[in-house]
Amino acid sequence: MIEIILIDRLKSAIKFLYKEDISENLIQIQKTRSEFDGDITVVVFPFLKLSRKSPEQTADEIGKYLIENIDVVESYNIIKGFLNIVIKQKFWLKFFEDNHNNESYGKHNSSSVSPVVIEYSSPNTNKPLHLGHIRNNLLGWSVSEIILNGGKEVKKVNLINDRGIHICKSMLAWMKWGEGSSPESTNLKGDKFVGEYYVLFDKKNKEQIAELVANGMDNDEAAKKTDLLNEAKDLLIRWENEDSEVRELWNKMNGWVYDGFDITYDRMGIDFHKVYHESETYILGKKLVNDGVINGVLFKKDDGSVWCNLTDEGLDEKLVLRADGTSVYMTQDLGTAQLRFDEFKPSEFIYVVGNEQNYHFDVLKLILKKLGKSWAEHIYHLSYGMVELPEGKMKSREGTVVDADDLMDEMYNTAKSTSEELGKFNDFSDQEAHELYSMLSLGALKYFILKVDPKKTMTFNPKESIDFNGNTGPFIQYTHARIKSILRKASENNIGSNSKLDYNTALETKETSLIKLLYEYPSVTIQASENMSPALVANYAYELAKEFNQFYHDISILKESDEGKRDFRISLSAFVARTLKSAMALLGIQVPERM
RNA sequence: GGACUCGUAGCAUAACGGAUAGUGCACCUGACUACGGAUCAGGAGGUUGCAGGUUCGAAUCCUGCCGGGUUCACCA
Repeated sequence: MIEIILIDRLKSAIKFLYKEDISENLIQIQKTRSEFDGDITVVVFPFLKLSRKSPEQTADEIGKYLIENIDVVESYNIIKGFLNIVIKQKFWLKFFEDNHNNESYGKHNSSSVSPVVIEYSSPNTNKPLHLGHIRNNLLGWSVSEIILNGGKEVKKVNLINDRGIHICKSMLAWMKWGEGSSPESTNLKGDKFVGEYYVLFDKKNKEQIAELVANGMDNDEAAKKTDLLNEAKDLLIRWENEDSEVRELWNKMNGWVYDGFDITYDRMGIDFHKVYHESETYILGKKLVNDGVINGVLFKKDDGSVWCNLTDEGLDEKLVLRADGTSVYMTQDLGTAQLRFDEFKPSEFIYVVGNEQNYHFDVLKLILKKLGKSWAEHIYHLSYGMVELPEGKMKSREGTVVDADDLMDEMYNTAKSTSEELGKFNDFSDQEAHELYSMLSLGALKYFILKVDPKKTMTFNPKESIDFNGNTGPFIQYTHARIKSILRKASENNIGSNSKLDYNTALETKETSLIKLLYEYPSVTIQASENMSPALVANYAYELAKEFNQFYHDISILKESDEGKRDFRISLSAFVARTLKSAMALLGIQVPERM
């Protein structure tokens, strides 16, 4: 790594020139911006206190030192306080020679002993998956791959919220009005089928509330006192008491939902090493809560509810167990965390959960610490922003929730019609065409979502998301297909294998900039891993594809008459294609051979 | 109201405290009788919400204000 050498030599330069030891954080190097001449730029302002000279003079002295002490430094120039260093072409060519055939370029060797456990998806079983879940799933999956690529062992886990009052509501509605129907009998996807009963409960419950209000009850009070809600609560108690009738129905309905979820996960390309169910973890949570009460960390109120006092931490009191003894969200999350620690002894626990739950995770960590769990500090909440529509937030009440399956269907149809309009592969079989359309539509969707910084609230514009031009997944997929087309032609004509590098031929500007971009790839993946940000990989892939398209446009590859140059360009193109494929794979996006 | 968070061209977005704030969409003008035009080149479009402060240097850090969002449930 040239950067490491440079930092080291900069230290000795300062020592030599100004007789001072300098701490590494004062050394600022960055990629030279494209409008200036050079490859790497050193910011010299931080050194002025030591040199007691002008920025230009300081930069000049350091530049001279670097030329003498680093053999790959070709020259330098100074603009204001910026020392722009030009690296010799032979350095780039050597890099190219060493790496262009490396199948695992950009992958980092495994180094960790204990795994990173990353939880994502975490659906409730009362509703089908929607756009918000899509961001969660894509992020969780991609971050897992990126961390894995960075050299750590990763365990992807899903925690299905399969118990609780909301499930009881769907169950109750089905018992009352389902008339024994099933996904099979209605020809509905299982999660959609169950979701309808949840909605039905809500509708009927609202009617009851209205009735109570009409009879003079206060609205808030009425919302808590409907017969339906009481019946649902009763079901929950029976469930926690393991009433066999209730459990049987619960199993049946959840089974339907899982069948539905599996179809959606499979289509999205999302998978897990392990799936937890809250129904299996909440009891451990209750046990932890009871231990906490015994230890005096938690306290019980007169009505039997259990609380954690966080006023010393500037927060409020937090309920951890209901008065009727049933558990809440926090209860089971305590249990799940413990279970995960026991099972994996993770170096990090990552929870991919929306930022609306920031408070929940602050509290979760605090309570675990109070309970004496030192590993609580390894919990990291990967808090991502909400997905909004151009009209604003998705509202189930207004029917603006974007369903995951519907969205994928819509994208698929767009990919299909766009491809058919362009009509470039009439020789594809139906199966091949189908695979291509899914690849392109998922590529568009995934890229659209992952290119945005996870922390930020994003706007999902359905119209723009299915645009295949510009900064999009299909643009990158197209670039890959284009390169593959060249490589096919090259191999048909038996050319390209003879890529002996001539170090004395000057490279074209576009060739050098491509090599430099390729050189950055490994550090981009590390940065993405540290920041848990697929967006960095997405933006890199776009830049690389764009750079290649410019190169492709400006310079002949197969038509180049100089065989050495021609073969070098073929190899360079192959290197780009492989890197694009690798970067896109980290995002869960496949790239086609033809499109 | 308290806590947290976000305001960058019409829209969507990028920028370890560094240079003239990048990019895409939309809009206008062009491109090799094509190694794949799902491409490429050019144009227009910005007081980075406002006002102070810290710094050699601020979209970025601090303070205040304005505006949006989330959260403060015996929901998850």
